[in-house]
Amino acid sequence: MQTIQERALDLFDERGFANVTIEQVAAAAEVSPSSVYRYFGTKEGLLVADEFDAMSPEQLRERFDPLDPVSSLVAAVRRYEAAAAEQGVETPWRRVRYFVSEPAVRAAVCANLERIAREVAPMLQTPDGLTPGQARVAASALAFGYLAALELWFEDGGEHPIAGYVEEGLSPLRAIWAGADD
Amino acid sequence: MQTIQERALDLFDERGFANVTIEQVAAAAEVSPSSVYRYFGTKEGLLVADEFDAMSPEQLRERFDPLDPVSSLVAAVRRYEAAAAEQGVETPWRRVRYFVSEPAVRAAVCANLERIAREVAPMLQTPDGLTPGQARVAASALAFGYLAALELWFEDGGEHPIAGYVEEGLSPLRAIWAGADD
DNA sequence: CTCCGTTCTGAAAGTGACTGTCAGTTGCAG
DNA sequence: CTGCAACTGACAGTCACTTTCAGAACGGAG
Repeated sequence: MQTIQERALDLFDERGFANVTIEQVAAAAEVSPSSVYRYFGTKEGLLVADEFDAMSPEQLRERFDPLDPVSSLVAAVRRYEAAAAEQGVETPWRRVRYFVSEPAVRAAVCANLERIAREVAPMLQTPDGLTPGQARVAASALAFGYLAALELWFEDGGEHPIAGYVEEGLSPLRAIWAGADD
Repeated sequence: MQTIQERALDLFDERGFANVTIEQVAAAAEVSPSSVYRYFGTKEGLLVADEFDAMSPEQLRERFDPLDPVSSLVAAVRRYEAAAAEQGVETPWRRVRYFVSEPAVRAAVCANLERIAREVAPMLQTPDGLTPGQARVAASALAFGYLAALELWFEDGGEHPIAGYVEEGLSPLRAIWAGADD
């Protein structure tokens, strides 16, 4: 529930992540603590529920070019950024603050990214291209490159578009796919 | 304490990670639960205390060639592997099993790797080479490439040397440093 | 409208990870 | 012996998280 997440962020911003209990979040959102756990699983989940989680594997596959995944990711970020700006939703980026400041949240984010990377890895495999192991490495690099970009964006004050940071940070990875066009 | 870790692994192997409490670990190692927390911080910490944590920044820096970090990492793994084999210590690799099977442990490992990646990133920066953001991406790729290699090694039965998996998985990353010799 | 199946939700109790504090112990320098 | 420092154990408290169960809401079949 979007509402729960927003209420939770209000409380976190006000009192700090550690000083807010799930009960308080539940009370603020007018649901039971049970429901919070049902929807988000963990306290960190309130902040980690990810934009990519919503995407189905099919959506991912059709938007992902195995021969130029860097551009695919940049494009996806641009699309998401534009959609969020259009709706005037700022929640996706409000969470980034806690990625940096709360170790527990960071850990959850990392675990989530790594999971996504494992999902994406098979899409990077090509018959005469990357092996499964190499695809995993490449997928991890993409996922954590995105995280690094988010943090740089945040530390810069959050004024410039995120896609630029992604583009810049990931550009060296293009070398991986530059040579072997299979 | 090495002893605590080994006793903990004994219990985990016997009853499963989730079915062992810190109290039981403490009792088996003949220390107090307080001490377990003092040394390892969390339950997952019993398994995540890392080979790289022991290295000081200076050690890292002197072993790390900014122009060929992939080879540096492979070499480090080989060294560590040889040292462990020589002493007949198997604990470092016993833990890998839980990296795969226990989500909470995996999350802790990911967070730890990401932290190490941020420590290593500055060493990858060169005057006219990678930017800070790019260095972070590269460091993440190295760290998680190591994790991927560990898992492939584990899934293969743990018979072949790990360094081989690292070498194979990370080889595409060499392209990043191949072009621009600065 | 009634009955019945499924799905969603709240209540409540229990477990155990983790924190903080404090007191006792050991080792060491003076 | 005395004071100081570092380490350790005991204890109590908090709260994240799980599990279970009972009721509410919805929808369809009769």
